[in-house]
Amino acid sequence: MQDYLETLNPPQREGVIKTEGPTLIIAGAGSGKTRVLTFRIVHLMREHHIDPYNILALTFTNKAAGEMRHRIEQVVGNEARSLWMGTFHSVFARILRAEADRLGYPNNFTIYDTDDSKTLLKQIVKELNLDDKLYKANVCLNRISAAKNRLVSWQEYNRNPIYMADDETSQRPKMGEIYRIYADRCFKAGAMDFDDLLFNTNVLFRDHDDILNKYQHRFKYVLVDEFQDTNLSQYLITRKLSAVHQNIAVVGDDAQSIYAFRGADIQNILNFEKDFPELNMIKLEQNYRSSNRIVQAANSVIKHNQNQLHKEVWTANGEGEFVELVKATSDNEEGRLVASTIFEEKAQNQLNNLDFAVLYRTNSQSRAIEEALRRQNIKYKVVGGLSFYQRKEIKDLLAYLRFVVNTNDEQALRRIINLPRRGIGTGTVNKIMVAAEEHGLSLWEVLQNVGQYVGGRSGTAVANFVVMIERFIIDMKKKDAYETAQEIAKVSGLLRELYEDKTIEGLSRYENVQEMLNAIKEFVDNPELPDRSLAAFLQEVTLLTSQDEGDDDPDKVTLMTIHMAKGLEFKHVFVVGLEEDLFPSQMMIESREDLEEERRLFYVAITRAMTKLYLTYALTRYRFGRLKNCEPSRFIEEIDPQVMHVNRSKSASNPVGQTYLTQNFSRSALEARVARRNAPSPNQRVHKPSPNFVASDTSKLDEGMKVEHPKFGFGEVTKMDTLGAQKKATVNFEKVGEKTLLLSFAKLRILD
DNA sequence: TTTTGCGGGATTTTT
DNA sequence: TCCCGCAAAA
Repeated sequence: MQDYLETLNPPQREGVIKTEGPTLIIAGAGSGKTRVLTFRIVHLMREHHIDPYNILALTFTNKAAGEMRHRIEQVVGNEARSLWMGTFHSVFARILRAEADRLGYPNNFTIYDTDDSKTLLKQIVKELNLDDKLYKANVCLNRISAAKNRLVSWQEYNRNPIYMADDETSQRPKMGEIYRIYADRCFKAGAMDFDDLLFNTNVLFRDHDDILNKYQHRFKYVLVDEFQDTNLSQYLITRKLSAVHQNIAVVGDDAQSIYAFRGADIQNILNFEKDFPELNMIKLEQNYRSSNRIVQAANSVIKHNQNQLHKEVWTANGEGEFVELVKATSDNEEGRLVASTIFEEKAQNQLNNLDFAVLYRTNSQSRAIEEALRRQNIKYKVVGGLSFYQRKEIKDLLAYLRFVVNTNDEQALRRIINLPRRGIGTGTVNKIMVAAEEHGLSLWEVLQNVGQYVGGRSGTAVANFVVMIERFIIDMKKKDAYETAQEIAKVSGLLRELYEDKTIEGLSRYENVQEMLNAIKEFVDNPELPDRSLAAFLQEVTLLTSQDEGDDDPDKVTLMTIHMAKGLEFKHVFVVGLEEDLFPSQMMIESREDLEEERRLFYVAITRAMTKLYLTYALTRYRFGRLKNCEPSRFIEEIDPQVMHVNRSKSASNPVGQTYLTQNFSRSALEARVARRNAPSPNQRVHKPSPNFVASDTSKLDEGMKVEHPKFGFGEVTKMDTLGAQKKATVNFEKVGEKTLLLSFAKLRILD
């Protein structure tokens, strides 16, 4: 493995061996930047005998970090384990945990994900009696997030007349107030959102010289991947950390910057040149991935952007096939053309499903493609969408675990306090919040003495809930994460509720929770782990997202958004939906900057392809339930016509052309239609009550009894349940099927 | 307190 | 079309 240097071209080699001083590597698509980064680390360890503990490598996804670590391990073995390698968020969350007390946070602080943040913002907007159409959670979060990413605290925000004026003109004068309350509530809950992890790291290093010093000396070498996607907050952290040793290497491609809408700033690359004038700049311009025609297509597109660093991406690969432009009459036909093309290509060129990817701008476009692939019996997987950790049942279980670890976690509490139903409504929860605010107490202090603040039935229910949580806290101290989590899932009633739901979705939810418990078991069973506690597990899991979901059958066509495709490659790539208002998105054509970001996105899409690229568009498309006429995307015209082959619609070659006409509705859609037609509207009177209808005393109601309801007619009681102190009955009515009725409300006449 | 039907809105999103 | 948040009924 000594000769890894010989497998590299000259600029790549330079990127590996020039390890000292600031380095900027501009890496075109498919130019082998990951190899350079990996070998650079290997080189540091092997040739310069740098302790991996002194190397910090930052990536943007856990997956990228995992892959890089794996590749390094293959060369240097176990030693790679002590490398500091991970996402910005996970590495600095770790550091923040160690130093939390300096910032006044508990070291078991919670990390709020985007959902938590939005929920909290919605609550604040509501509490301030503001118009939630003006102050949409998304808008508020973006504004706050943008501020934090520029290191603007809520105090500075409210002091700065520019922000104030901005909010005034956009009709949102209360934004500063919202930011203040949001920050306060997060702090009181012992919680940091994603942006706080970076913001607070900056604060930590700014205000505590000794800590900054410690890490500056520890990290002798700092490496940053996907540098074009860093925001200012991230950039400043890396700049500070490398200020002593000056050994900072950043790798990126300005042409692939597609996260500006989340605060990423290409400007960082330009700043970098200014901040480190001694900079060693390396350009990786040879593309090893794609055919020449694909590279030329990409080059001709990106040329239309003004904002870019000059670089000349070229390839020694052959000309290859023409880029195929395909016109379809509708979105459904587009799907069919994709499916039949895959079918034919597989047969003709000995390809597998995994050689194909279908890329689109928005997730909603996957449906038509999926249907067509299903009809052709082509296996596929949709990447993205809801990740495992975003599923409701998983978030519910995690919220329990979170709350047990940090009993001031407001968002977790709101999620679980009435789950499963235990008769604690939003009214009661708000009372608790208000009490905490008024008496200056923490959430947990109020909860432990809830009797003083909330009376009656709900008070008792909350008290019982608190007793249960206290029991979990004791468990947590004695047991490992797995045993505690299992106990929580069982005792809380979470598992039981899912178990009793016998629908297909219910079953899969139950299995998901079991799966989550298995994952915790796996975590605990890792022999190298120093800490098997629930808190330790949560630290790992909160920053984990979508990724892997180990697929049993890898041979599938990949469907995903272009954003998800960054960094990946496929032999054959379909970029679908190349229509005005869709790609470029209608919301991105206002300003040149936005349009250029869309164009970079298109550039990323094109450069995923190795041997064959198809671009497709449809003349009509269903959008928001309506059929709309579409025009071809302006991006199509930007491609050098010499490398493109214009293909007329070829629907005649569709081998299942006839069947689709008769199966125009998917099965589930059809079933839904039928069900809707048959189901009577509950508000519509389906039964005239008998003239002698008198509501009976229902206290002795029991299974098997026959009853009459003034609206629903006659039926038989199939099940009796209690809900807190209330009774509810499930009645199977002759005309309208099963209904669940609360006896305190429902008027029922018992028939003898 | 819980359930349900209606109207309004709807990108992308590695953390 | 599909999903979410509110009003109104149970």
